[in-house]
Amino acid sequence: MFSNSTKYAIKATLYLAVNSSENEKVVISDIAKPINVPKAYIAKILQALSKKNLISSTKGPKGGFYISEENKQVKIAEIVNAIDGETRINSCLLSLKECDSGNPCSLHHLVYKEKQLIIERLGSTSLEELAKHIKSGKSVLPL
Amino acid sequence: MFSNSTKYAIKATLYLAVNSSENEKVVISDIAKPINVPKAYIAKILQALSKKNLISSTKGPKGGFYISEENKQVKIAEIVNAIDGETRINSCLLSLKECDSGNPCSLHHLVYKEKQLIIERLGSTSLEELAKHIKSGKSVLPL
DNA sequence: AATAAAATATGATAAAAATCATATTTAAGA
DNA sequence: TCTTAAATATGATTTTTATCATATTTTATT
Repeated sequence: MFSNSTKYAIKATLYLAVNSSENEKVVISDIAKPINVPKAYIAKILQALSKKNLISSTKGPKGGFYISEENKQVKIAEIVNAIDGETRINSCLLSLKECDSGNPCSLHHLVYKEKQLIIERLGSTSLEELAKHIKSGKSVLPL
Repeated sequence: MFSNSTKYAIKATLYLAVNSSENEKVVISDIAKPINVPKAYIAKILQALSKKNLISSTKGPKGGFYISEENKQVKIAEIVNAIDGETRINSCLLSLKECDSGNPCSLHHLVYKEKQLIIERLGSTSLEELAKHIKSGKSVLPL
């Protein structure tokens, strides 16, 4: 469903949502270790997210990555789309160019409702919500 | 969700479910063309499926691939597992080793019910059912 | 028996994704 | 202003997945 890179992006972003703020920036090495992703790799991903203003960063000493007040409203789907693009998650199970109720692939009726629901949820769930969820112990920050 | 190979496997198998039988065998070239997959590639996939008795084949002149009476009861999940293995589809969105209600990843609550439902359906839907669905015009054989 | 038409087995190549490495830029602090 | 700690930009390498090619085996037909 997601590429590896997107999984890492979500992990890192959630880590920041829980552990950073404008005056508690986090350095790459300190993100890479707890989420168990190679430093150079996660660096590249975070840079891409930062460029798209989904997360924030400042250079130089005392710099690092963080989730700003604005970033808190970023939705999981935005992270996904920033890394994987929009087609991957929306493409049909069998990769028909056009698969919809008018021209459904043979698996369409088995999955489309549920899949649509999942996509909508990813589109409406913010980093802030998930951070609260994690902080309250209802789910765990993933390794 | 599925690898390319698995998508092709499903397409080819459904093609056979609709267009073959013990005495209407289909040759590789005649499968590759309509489902739009390179001949040598689909050959390899069909051979793997045949080895696991999910589809049937005979060598030599008048030979080819086909869906036997037994094969009609094969479930989509069996095709998927034969090519992708079982872990891919069952692994959690963020690839935690253990992600369940006791130790849920941060996205677990957003997807697990629907995902489980989809997996169950893939496990209970047979080639025969889908072939009927296609023949009755309710869905299309995918390109 | 010989021929030819098919799958099968095996491995080679190409493309994409994942991973790693490093030189450059920026900004804080001495 | 110099040094240093950080992100940024760029590109190289490795691994995985997808794709292609071909020699071998089997079996129906002549």
